[in-house]
Amino acid sequence: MSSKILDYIAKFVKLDEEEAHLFCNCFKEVKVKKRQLIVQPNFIAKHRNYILKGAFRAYVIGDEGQDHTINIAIDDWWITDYNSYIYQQPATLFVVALEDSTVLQIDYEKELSLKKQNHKFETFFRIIAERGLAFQQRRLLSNLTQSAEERYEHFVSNYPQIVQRVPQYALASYLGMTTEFLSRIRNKRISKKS
Amino acid sequence: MSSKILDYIAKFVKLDEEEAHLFCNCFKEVKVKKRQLIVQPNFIAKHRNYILKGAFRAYVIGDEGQDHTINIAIDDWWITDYNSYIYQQPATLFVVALEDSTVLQIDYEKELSLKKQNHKFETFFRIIAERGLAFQQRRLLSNLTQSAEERYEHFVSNYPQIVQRVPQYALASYLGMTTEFLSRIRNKRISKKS
DNA sequence: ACTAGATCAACAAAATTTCTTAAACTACTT
DNA sequence: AAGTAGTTTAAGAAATTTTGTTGATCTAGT
Repeated sequence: MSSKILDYIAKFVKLDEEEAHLFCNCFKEVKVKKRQLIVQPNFIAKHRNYILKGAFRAYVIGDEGQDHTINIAIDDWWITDYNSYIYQQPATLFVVALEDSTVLQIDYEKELSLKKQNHKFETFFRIIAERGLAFQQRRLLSNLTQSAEERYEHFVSNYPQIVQRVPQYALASYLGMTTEFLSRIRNKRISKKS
Repeated sequence: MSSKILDYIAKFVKLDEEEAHLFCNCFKEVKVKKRQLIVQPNFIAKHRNYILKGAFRAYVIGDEGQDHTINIAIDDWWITDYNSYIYQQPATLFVVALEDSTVLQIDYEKELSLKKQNHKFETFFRIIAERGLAFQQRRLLSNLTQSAEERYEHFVSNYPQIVQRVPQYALASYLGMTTEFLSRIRNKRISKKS
């Protein structure tokens, strides 16, 4: 079945046959339709989701209805509301499918038991947590220090696949600018290039 | 505030000032955007929803992706996944807004306490449950005994407001036929009439 | 063989979402 | 005071999705 996630974990820890099997069996494959929410405010995020195929956006709606994109994720990335998942508290984020997608879901209890029973799993989850943390930090930094245009250029060169795949409003909101402004930045580039 | 639901309950039990107040305070007014889900499989349906204004559809997606509409509801009707709500078990249904809507939500615990503390509330919830049951039975019967065309005619004469308000695919699926077939039935009628 | 109805495919119409552009505005910088 | 970086509002164009229609072909039951 999902050899993809085994390839993934194999990059971090070496599992034997049995462990691989155990690991796989903790995940459930779920199809998610475009626009469907997999996490919703006030509900506890029960799963951590590995995206087999698809694209998701995690966002908050502020008190005045402002939409802030916390995260965008596509194939081979993880997504959930970590504050909700890790502490098993009601979520504050929405996580929505931007296209028809397939995810592998592991639930909180299963993850806990994996980590408890085998050091390797503990290691694996630590590594992805650390990487997630580092990623968030880079992002925060880039938001604080770079201009809107730099942030966009930076994003394009780092994640060209994502740029082509997600709607512009999602990207603009992720990069912390209005869609109008992003639209202009893009046009400027195009006229420069030609 | 929501005198509408007081008018509603007044049809069934007579409440004094204080009871009315108590009852009202158990409900929260919530706006729901078109296409938003208020119940989703795998999540527990925490609320019973009284539709102040709007339209909803409750449906299941079968194993092969077949979409069965369990219920359609508009202004002044109730909707939720009752199997999930009553037993507080994970839902199997989707309940989606067919248009921008406003509902009054009561949650399970509050409803429980209303019913426990005052006989009248117990009576009220019994009555709406009985009526719901009777309605479901009529529907089941009509599905078993009538032809697609009869079911449609029947529905049109009983709920003309709904017919005009919900998309045809929803109605077709509710009436247990394909949208193509419903489309044909409708055309037949029109040509008959003129 | 007839009927009630489904399925498939192609298409048209309607509605919605997404993107673009322009104009006027705000807050900083210089 | 003028320029830069960016927002807001509004309007419209373009793209995509959703919804509904029609015809052709199929199936199960009578």
